[in-house]
Amino acid sequence: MSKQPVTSNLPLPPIVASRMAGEERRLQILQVAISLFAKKGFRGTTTKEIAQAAGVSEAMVFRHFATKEELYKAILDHKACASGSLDLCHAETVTDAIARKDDRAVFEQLGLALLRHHEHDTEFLGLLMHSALEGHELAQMFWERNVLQMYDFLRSYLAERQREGAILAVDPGVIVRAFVGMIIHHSVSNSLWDRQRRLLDISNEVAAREFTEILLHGICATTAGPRAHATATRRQSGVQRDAAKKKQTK
Amino acid sequence: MSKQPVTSNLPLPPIVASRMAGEERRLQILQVAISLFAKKGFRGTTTKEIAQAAGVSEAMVFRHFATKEELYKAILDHKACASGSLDLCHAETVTDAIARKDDRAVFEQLGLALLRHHEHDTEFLGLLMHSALEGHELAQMFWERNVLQMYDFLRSYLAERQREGAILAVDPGVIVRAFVGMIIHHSVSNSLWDRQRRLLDISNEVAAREFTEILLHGICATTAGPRAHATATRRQSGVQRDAAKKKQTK
DNA sequence: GAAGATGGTAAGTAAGCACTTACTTTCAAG
DNA sequence: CTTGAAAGTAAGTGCTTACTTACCATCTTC
Repeated sequence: MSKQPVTSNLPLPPIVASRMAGEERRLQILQVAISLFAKKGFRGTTTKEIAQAAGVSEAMVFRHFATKEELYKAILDHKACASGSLDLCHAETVTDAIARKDDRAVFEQLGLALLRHHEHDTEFLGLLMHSALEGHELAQMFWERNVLQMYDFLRSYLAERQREGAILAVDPGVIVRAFVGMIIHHSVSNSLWDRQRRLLDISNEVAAREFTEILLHGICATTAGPRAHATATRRQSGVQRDAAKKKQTK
Repeated sequence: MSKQPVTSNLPLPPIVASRMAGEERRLQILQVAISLFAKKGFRGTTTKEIAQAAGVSEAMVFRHFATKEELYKAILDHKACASGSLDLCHAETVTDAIARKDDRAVFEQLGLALLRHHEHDTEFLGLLMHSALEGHELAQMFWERNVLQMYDFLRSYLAERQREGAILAVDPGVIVRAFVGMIIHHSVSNSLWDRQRRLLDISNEVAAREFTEILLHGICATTAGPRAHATATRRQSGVQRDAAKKKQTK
């Protein structure tokens, strides 16, 4: 779509719906396949569908990708290497928060980044879950590359903060699982189970903030009374489905 | 073409796998199909496989269930109506805790019941996720019948406790999502992503207790100091990588 | 001990699948 | 213009799939 011819400097005529350069077509087929696999899974998608969606014959698909499996693997590379492997832990806002030892910001920014990533790339979530269920290697790969890494990262941060006495001596693994659970479940709920937000309709910003708040201080009023933290913003936001005007953190 | 006259005094090998009563076979096929669908999904499982696993011919499968779809629907009824629809909210321990307004017990017991249910019926989790991804109606049905119900139930309990001032004025929907998220994500992690418990290896009891603790009081030490609640039991239980020598409770 | 219902099978069939083959069209460079 | 390589296709091929047909075997019952 956006790619210009690499081999020459022709002022390319507008798309005539036909003949594309090799690389371009390859990418287009890949894109189309990603969205189909994400929607219907690997087994649920036929090569014929892919070809049709790309506007070419099936043979064209097999010219670019020897087998369906190989097409799948190309998707892995495309997703996992290029965009998918989000370097959350190294996002500026997060590293910043870590340097400042601002626990609230660490979790809120990390949660927000995750939520935004999931919302923006719903396809990836679908792909991932299908892969996990079908026992494909993408699942394993993603787990090793991203999840494990993030767990280790967060765990060691938490351990440090525990040594400093800032955080209770709970198993850091449990804390990570709890927080990641809130976030992931929220994303999966929104994109898979409850697309119409019947159960809960809040913005990513509110979600990240509230989950962080719960993680850090819980919901019990009896422990320390109505705390006067940054908790000021907390309120019964319930089912209101529009009022979530938010600031950009960037 | 013709078989042996079966006049019967042959030392016939005791082929035990033989003739079952109709209902019995039906149930057996259903059981076998459940486990296969859970492992490989609806599309990923062939009727031939089901027949083989049940030790009968394919035709037998189609005698009991007119189509593959119908077999699937029979599974829904079997699971959703009979065992699946766990009446968590009405489990004795939970109703008990509610009557006593013991928030800790409410969440801990509910979480524990969920975790145990998932662990005991892993197949159901797999079935559910496959259904959700394949857009099957089981997903919708389950959502309406169980999840929505549980959300409403918990939400109203929380709202009451908020009116009584026992719980902070956070949107109850957010609280429910946070807690359910921890639990579900833990179950899904254990049964789908990390079967070897590389990331976190804790018992259901510990998980329910710790998640509840986090939900109620958070992990921050600064709010109220090292609280002397029932928090006494909290400790570094987790993924001790090489030794449990790092015991620094402040 | 025949009748009839019921449990069970072998051997199909048509449609759908991943993948091929043999061929045509386009187009830029020599 | 020629050429030849790359973009593209129509029409297969053989295998798998959900589902059928036509037939056997074994029990029960009077």
